[in-house]
Amino acid sequence: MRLTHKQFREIAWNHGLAATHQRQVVYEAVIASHGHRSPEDIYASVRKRIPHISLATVYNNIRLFVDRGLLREVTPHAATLRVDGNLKPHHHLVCSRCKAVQDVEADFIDFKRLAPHIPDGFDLTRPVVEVFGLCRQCRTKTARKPK
Amino acid sequence: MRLTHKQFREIAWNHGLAATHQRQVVYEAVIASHGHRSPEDIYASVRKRIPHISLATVYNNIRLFVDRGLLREVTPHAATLRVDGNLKPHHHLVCSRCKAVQDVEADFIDFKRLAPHIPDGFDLTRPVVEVFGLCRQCRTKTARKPK
DNA sequence: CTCCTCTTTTATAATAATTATCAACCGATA
DNA sequence: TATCGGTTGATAATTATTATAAAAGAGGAG
Ligand SMILES: [Mn+2]
Ligand SMILES: [Mn+2]
Ligand SMILES: [Zn+2]
Ligand SMILES: [Zn+2]
Repeated sequence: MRLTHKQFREIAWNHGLAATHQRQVVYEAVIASHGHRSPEDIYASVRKRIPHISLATVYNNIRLFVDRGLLREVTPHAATLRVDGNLKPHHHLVCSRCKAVQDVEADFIDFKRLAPHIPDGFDLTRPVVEVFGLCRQCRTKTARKPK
Repeated sequence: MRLTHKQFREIAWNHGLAATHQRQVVYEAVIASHGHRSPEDIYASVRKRIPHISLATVYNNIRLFVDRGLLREVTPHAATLRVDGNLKPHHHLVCSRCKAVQDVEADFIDFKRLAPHIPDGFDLTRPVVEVFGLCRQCRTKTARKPK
């Protein structure tokens, strides 16, 4: 989706960001895709319009956009592998800030409402769900960084 | 949790794995922790019992255990950042094998059943949920690798 | 137990994603 | 025009993970 520079300036301004050309093109590339894209992927799109843009600029701006709430992060876990020795089916509660994971034993999925929205062929025989929120520590404004 | 070598051999055997000492100690370290641990973290525990173990061995065995179903992966997303330009609250359906993400618009969380299990202080005011399963392509045995 | 074969382990190098550094640049303003 | 603070971009650094290949170990046959 293309925006006028005025439109983008409005959006950026509302989030406390200067409206640079690079920023606008990165933002448009994400919005236009209607998908769930990676920085490399966005970089590829953006280069069609700004061939000499730096990959670092794409990363910088994506990170800024996520931090300021213009974009949502689709991979909100810890960045590194975590494993669980508990094989009993259970769900997880994940803190969006510090990434801590807790078990949730409850059975809280309403399959009657979920089923009609599952695409044909998708296998949900043993569904595992993660619910994201903010843990108590992180809810306070002086929250510490993830370990 | 400690196991006799015989007990571990039984477990490993059932999953088609040879029962080496390193494997047993790595496995015990994960199970004993009752948590959601990283390879580095597990490595630190294991070194207390096998000081000269290689980090690669820890990684190798964790990966094997996950592949063979002795452990569950807590971070089943694509390993790299993905962003979403759609800020309308919505949930995601994630393929555990190829990591593809699709939107789910349905409202399928039964808060009555979930609420009693949420720890005190956890902020769920705008809950975002991810449901994991297998997409149609990946459900077939000849599924291709993630892009 | 001994020998054999195949697997696993280990040290190390390689790869890949992301972040840090910092000089050059830009646009607004005095 | 000179200045100033934020931004960009080339590049180096960092971090997590995987690949490589030689040495050690596991398990099975005899
Ligand atoms: Mn768990
Ligand atoms: Mn989405
Ligand atoms: Zn937290
Ligand atoms: Zn899939």
